[in-house]
Order: sequence, then structure tokens, then C-alpha cells
Amino acid sequence: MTHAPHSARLDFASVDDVAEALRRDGGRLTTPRRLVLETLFAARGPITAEQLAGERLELTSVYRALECLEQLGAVRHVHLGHSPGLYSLVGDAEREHLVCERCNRVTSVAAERLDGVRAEIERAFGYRARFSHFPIVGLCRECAAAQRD
Amino acid sequence: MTHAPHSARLDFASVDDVAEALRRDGGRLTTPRRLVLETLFAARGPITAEQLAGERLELTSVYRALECLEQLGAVRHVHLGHSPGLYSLVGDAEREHLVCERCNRVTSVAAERLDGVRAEIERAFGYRARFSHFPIVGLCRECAAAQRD
DNA sequence: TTCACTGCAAACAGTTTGCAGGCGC
DNA sequence: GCGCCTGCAAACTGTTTGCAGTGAA
Repeated sequence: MTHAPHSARLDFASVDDVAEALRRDGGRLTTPRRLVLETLFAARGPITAEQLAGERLELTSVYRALECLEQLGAVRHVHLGHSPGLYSLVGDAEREHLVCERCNRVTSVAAERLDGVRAEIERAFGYRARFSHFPIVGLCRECAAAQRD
Repeated sequence: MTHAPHSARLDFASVDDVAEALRRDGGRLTTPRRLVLETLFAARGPITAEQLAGERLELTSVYRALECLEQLGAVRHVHLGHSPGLYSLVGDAEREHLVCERCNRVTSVAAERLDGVRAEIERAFGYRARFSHFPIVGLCRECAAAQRD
């Protein structure tokens, strides 16, 4: 239930890089894991387990592959609202998210752009906030204006 | 799926206040609604639907009562992590939350204490963040230190 | 007396788990 | 060939929905 250690986060530039790390850990590059990785490398944004499964894999296997890859530090996921988790490769340009709870708009921004906010939170509460796994939720500019009537 | 209007948020100081608003809306103060409200008025913090149900109510009815009360603006709920939603009365000292994703610690702070953070977010992204429904997630000071090894 | 509500059961979505067999190393 | 890992089925959690019947106004 706890999250990836992020300790020795290697650069995973290809499926083979991940495979090597996998084997170093006593693991194996199996068909589901390879397919999941290939799909993630080809994806242009975070995608669901269901999308990763397609018609060729059991959802179960996808979840197990993702769990293992997340442990390795090669994959991470984000929860936007109540919808299914969205998975992506670590090291893809790291992005963090704001979600409007009224219109469900998702604003994805480069992680650095939230460093000011993060600093303010750390100063005030000691927390190092990470908006890549759970987003900032609130009202976007338009919905906030609409709400004011 | 959208949230309460918050438009004419009355002060609900007692079950009777809510009952009145309920009737004004063409609704009724039924047994499940009364029990839910009494429990919420007696509670000293946000609680789950299951706790609200106890042994005397169907969970279904609790969820339906909560939905209606949330519509009225008398109740709200927060999601901390993947656990069940936690419900409380609106107008109880408004609190917002930070959650550590490693040790699951929950830090509850008066909403005003996050106004600085909120201002920074609004300035940078136009979003009016609301951490009462979804918290700020990250590492608490101790876990952040531990992570650094 | 009416119809907004309830209880009960069943569905739901996303995810996890148990187990017998299969394949990467 | 060993045993990590898969497919399949079934469980699980939190929540929602359908429906016949009940009780608040």
C-alpha cells in the first residue's frame, strides 16, 4: 500500500533498460510486462490499465505488471477524480495536475511550475507535496467566476 | 457528479434548522435523515457512511440521506487516500487536510491556514483550490527526511 | 391521501487475491 | 527444471440503482 522507494531510480530509456533492472532484481521480462512497457513507451500521455490491456492481456496481469514496474521505479500513476488510475513512465517529462471539480477540466503542468506552491506548503506545514499522484482539486478560473454568479 | 451549489448556504445550527430547509425544498425529515443528522451533530470529526449507519440503518439509506443533505449544503465530505469518504456538517470549523502518502498521517488544519497556498495557486494557474474535499498529498516532514536516507 | 422516501437485493467499477498451470531464465 | 509469473474466476470495497412498499406532511 506504500509507494515506490525511488531510491536507485535509474534512467529507463527503453524496454531493455527496464528488462535489465527487472532481471537484476531476480525478476523476468514476461510477455505482459513487455507489452505494457511497449505500450507505455509508445503512449503520448498517462493511460488506464484497461487501455494497456487492450484485447490481448488480462486486466489482472496488467495490474500485476504495473505493480512490479512501479516498485522498480519505472512506472507511476495518478488519480484524477474518481476515475481509474492513469499510468505512465517515470522520467517522461514529469507533470503534475490541477483538476476542476465542477467541469472536470484537467490542467497538466510541468512539475517545476508547482515548486512555488510546494515551497509555500513545505514552509508552512513541513509537507513535501507531490501533485503527480493526487492532483490539486478546486475550481478553474471560469467555474470559480460562474460560481460567484 | 457535480457538487453542492453553496448558493444560499444557511446556518444549520441544529437538526431542526436542517429539517426546515428540507421541507422548504419539498423534502421530508425521515428517520434515516434525522439519525444521520443527529450523529453528525454529535460527532467530533468527519465520519464514514458506515459509522453513520451503525446497526440501525441501511448503508444505502445513509448514502441517499447524505446525498440529499449535501445538496442542501448542510453536509460535505472529504476523501483521504483510497479509503471511504468522511462526512461532516458544513459550518463546523472548516478544516482542510494534508495526507502523508508514506505513513498515512493526516494533518487537519483550519482552512485559513492554507490561504497563502491557495493564493499562490490562484495567481499561477487561476484555480481556486479546495483542500476540504481532496487533500494535499505528499510526504510529511519525517517521511521526507527518511526518504532522503 | 399522496408521493418523497425507505429497505432490500442486486449491479456497479476498479482493483485484488487464490490457485493451478506455464514459460523465462 | 526451478519457481516466478500468468490466466481465469472469484472476492472485495465503496457506492449506486431498481423496485415494491411505507410513512411524513
